[in-house]
Amino acid sequence: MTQTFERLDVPPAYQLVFQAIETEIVEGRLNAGDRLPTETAMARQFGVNRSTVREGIRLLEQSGLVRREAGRRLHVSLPHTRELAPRVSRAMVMQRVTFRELWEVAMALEPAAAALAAARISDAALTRLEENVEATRQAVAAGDPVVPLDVEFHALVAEAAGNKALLLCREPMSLLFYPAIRVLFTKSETGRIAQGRLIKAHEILLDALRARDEKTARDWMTRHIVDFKRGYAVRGLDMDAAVDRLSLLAV
Amino acid sequence: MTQTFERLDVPPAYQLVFQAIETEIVEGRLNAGDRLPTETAMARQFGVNRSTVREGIRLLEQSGLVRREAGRRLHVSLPHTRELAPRVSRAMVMQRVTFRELWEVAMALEPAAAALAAARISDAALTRLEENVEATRQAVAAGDPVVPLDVEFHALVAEAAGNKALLLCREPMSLLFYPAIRVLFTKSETGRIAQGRLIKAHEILLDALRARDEKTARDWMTRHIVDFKRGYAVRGLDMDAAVDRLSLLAV
DNA sequence: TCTTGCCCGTTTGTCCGACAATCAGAGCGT
DNA sequence: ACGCTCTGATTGTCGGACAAACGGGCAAGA
Repeated sequence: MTQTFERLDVPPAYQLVFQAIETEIVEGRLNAGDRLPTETAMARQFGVNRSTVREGIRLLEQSGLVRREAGRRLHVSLPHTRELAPRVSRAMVMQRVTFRELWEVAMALEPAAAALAAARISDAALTRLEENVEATRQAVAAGDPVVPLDVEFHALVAEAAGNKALLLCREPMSLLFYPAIRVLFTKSETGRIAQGRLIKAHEILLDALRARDEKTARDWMTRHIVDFKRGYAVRGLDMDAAVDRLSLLAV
Repeated sequence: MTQTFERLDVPPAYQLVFQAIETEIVEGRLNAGDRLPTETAMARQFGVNRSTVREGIRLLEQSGLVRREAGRRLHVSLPHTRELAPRVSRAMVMQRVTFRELWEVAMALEPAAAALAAARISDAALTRLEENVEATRQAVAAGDPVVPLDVEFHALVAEAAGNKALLLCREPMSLLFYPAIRVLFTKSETGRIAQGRLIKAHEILLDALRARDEKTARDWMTRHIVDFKRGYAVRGLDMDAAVDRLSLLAV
């Protein structure tokens, strides 16, 4: 009988450099804030050329594990939501995720975030939410766009939930979902009605959070998200159409 | 009066190369499967050195936007869950996410996934779930580890929900959550009891999905996730301890 | 016909050496 | 103390080079 062999892949040296440094970081021997050695030094240590080290560094850079501070020296850094979320969002767009799919995820996450926030919200966070709601009222009065403020409102609620895993899960969805509802708040009559409902929901949510009332927070957030779906239906928009690439640039 | 200027940052050329190609892909002028030009050709087109192009390619590679097929030529590819989820998981570990945080997210996502799956599951997916539950029964009988099968069960349910956004949100959490519950299923007496409860929950869930019973699916998934928390408490484990780095290697 | 071996142009991975721009810090003058 | 200049270190970019591996064509052998 003939022995079958599985394809053995020889990773190029620059990937080994990447993995070596990545391991140091993940295993905690290099901590956030630490400075990496210079490229030449690492080239000497690894016994490869500086170009090879540089290619490895690019991989680290894109993973968010190292960052180039204002100057030039490389620092180890925590990969942060601001870098990871856009990549996941982009993947969603490329996989032709629909508004319905985003809405379903929002229906799961946003009410949960609201309930957690009600239990844990700090006074500082409450103040920022109050400012946000006030700004939204003014934007509506002035005819300015409300969606950026809506995005902020929900982000603040999620942040107040004090759950870093939730933030990481929610952000990519949020990045696409809220831009996609921009159409619901145009200057038409329907748009004005939708803005009124949005303000009311935010106000009630704010009150519920202030009162540490988990149940009301959860229920009204649910209503609020359901409202977006209804807005879509009322306008005859297709919930099963893929979210557009343009959404990525919107916020 | 003197004009004030804000610091203008000149991105290095390799990042421009990255952005240029990234844009081509995101805007749809380059589609998944397309072959990229050779490095020398791109260097000629961009008017930069091949080394610079290569550094840009490393950034694309790490984003999952291009892939090195078996041979060598670079193909455009959809960034997939398998690449994105581990990065987010790693970020969670580095941010010292606790089991409680993961559990809260699971409490939001898993019941929703179960309900959606009940509405949409295909016969093929049902078959795979049945096989999984059967394999779990055998693993319990044989004393083999059940956690990998549990991970698979929940992944199958999520897949059956037919929601790509949900999959992308859920995966990073799942990658950490299920390894973290491994301790609950040791060979002790408590472990055996926990295994029994797990099997029962999976069986009922399977029946609910087969019957397209959304409510039962959601309720039992909720119970099932609550059970994990109880298991943690019963064993006196600290839910507010950061999930360990080791979890990353576990599955 | 199918396999094997060989040749050849192409492409990637790696290396070497070089240099301008820029930053950090030392030293200096006021 | 403050500002200035000089100097060395470091990064970003370049040009050129070469071995290894691949793809494909072609010929020899079963």
